[in-house]
Amino acid sequence: MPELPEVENVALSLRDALLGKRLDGITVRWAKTLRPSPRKVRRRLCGTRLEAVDRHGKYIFLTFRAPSGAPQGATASAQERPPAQLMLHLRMTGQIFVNPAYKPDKHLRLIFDFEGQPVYYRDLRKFGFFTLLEGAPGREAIAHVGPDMLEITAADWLERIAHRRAPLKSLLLDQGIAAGLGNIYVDETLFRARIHPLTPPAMLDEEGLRRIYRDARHVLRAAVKDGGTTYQDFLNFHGKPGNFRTKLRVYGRTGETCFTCRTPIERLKIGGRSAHFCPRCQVAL
DNA sequence: AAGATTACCTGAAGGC
DNA sequence: TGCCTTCAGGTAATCT
Repeated sequence: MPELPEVENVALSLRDALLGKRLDGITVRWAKTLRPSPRKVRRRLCGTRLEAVDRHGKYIFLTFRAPSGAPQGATASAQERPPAQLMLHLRMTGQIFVNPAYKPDKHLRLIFDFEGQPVYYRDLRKFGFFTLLEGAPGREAIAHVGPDMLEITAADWLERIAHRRAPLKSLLLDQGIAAGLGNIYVDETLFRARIHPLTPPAMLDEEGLRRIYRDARHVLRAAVKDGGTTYQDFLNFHGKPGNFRTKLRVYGRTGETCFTCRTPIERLKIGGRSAHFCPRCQVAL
């Protein structure tokens, strides 16, 4: 499940490999992957160049612009043409990569052609998608999504979360408060902060909340450095898994012993999501 | 108004 | 070549 660290690694690779390249074509195997429609996306973007790659939370924005200075007999209007963006969300099982060894299989949804370089989009469960945006709105296109968890200040984050009453497990997953954490890193954050996932913010003093803020950012940065977590599906841009899985302390370890105190890790359903935690280290308040 | 539930998907895992 | 149910999870839409 791609969360902030996995998406950040994908964004870095896209920037590295494709910036400045021209998009020549898109082969579509599952039409719903391109919104509003493959035809509109193709018409707007083919022939333009990738000008920028940005990430916000779990979203990636690819900015495309047509080469300027077309000799259309244009006089004073040698202006740059307006850009357009593709907004990508990988959801559960989306993968975008270049890999010469890849043999197209039944889960392949799109092939982008960047000046002869094929870039594959594969998505087993078909939840991921690309949305065409006119201009370069970036995060304005997702106004309901809060600030990125790695960019938000402690003060802003505290203001957004302190008054809420739901369990911290649910609030940390809420992208409207801050964007980037998903199920894996929420569980790892709460373990590090030694706080039970059912705890609501009101049960903590400001120092307790600040600890969660710090630990969330620590976990995210460490996972970015390690190339993200491959639990089931995630592969980076070059088709390789992430290395952070070996550092998970609670996620997916139900019944295994806590590395700190040897108590078996437990799992609880909170707000429809599985929460993994150590019942001894993470005290219920 | 915020919290809870469902739809979107497929494949793995478990029960019988 | 077993069939059926449940589960996994991010987000938008819908419901309470």
